[in-house]
Amino acid sequence: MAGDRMLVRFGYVAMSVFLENASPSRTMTATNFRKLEDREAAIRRLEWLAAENIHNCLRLLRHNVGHEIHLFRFSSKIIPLYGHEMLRGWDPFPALAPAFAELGDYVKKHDMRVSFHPDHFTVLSTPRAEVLASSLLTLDYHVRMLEAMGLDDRARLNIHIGGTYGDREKALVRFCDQFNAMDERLRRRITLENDDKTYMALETLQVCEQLGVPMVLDLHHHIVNGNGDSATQLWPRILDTWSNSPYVPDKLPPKIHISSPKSEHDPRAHADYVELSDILPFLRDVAAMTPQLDVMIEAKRKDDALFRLMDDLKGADGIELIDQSSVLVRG
DNA sequence: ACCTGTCAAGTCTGG
DNA sequence: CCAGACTTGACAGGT
Repeated sequence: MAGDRMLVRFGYVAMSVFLENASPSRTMTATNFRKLEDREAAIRRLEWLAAENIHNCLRLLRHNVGHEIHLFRFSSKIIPLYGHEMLRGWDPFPALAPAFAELGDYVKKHDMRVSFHPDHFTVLSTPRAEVLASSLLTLDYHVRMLEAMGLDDRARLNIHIGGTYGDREKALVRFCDQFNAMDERLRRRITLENDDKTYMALETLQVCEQLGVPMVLDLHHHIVNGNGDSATQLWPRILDTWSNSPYVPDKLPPKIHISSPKSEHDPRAHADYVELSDILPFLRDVAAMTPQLDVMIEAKRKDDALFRLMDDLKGADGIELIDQSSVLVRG
């Protein structure tokens, strides 16, 4: 690959708008679970739903292979009600081991990059012990799924820093302390992302540098919560968080998130599709210094948005199509 | 078949 | 100090 050309692979999140009846996040409400007389039967129902969700993840991956898509983020809601306190003591993993193993084998066979994004209730900056405990439980749950799939550290959990609690510096120190106190088994799976309301890219970058954690830059969040800083100027340091991290194995390219604002009135919300103008300038800016980049599309129209973006890229200057989800970008 | 209110979880804002 | 917003796909219950 020429030095000034960047290989970019695009991926999408959780579900396809084309596959029918392929939800990876079927569930049962807690109220409904409680209503069921036979607890054992209710738990079997949860495990059946989870197995369905895993099977639908496999269908999604097959769909991805059919369309040469190499990047995918799994839904976090694969095991319904997992972590709920009324299900203390329930361990669904033995029953789900074969299904997870089959899913992981498929990932490895096709050399896909997969990830999770534990939800915003996962907050390592919290001052509350019970919130920290449930956050650690949530991280452990996601790592257990990756382990059940037999996936190595290239499969990551991407999270945000969390709240400020009226003192952002103090909250950052607490985040770092609580991060460092975690088991290395969890720590080595983490990536950190700038968010749309609280911790900006520069702050997230500083934490990543301090902790040796790779940073996922969300370009859309950076536009709405970035203090006007240039993403391109921050990029060399963000790249270094990938090459310098003790937690990053070889052959794991840096990753960013992109999406377009829904409207002027509601700029933080995600639009159906990604505008080429929201991503192409950045790609050109960083192409010369970045051999390879993975880009996760966070659009309402999921894989449809990916296909449309690829269509738009076809007509752009300095773009060479590699396959249905990848391009070379000339700097 | 379709519609609407509700849902496990945390934090922040505004009343 | 407490209620509501935030965000989102899917359930649950009704027509």
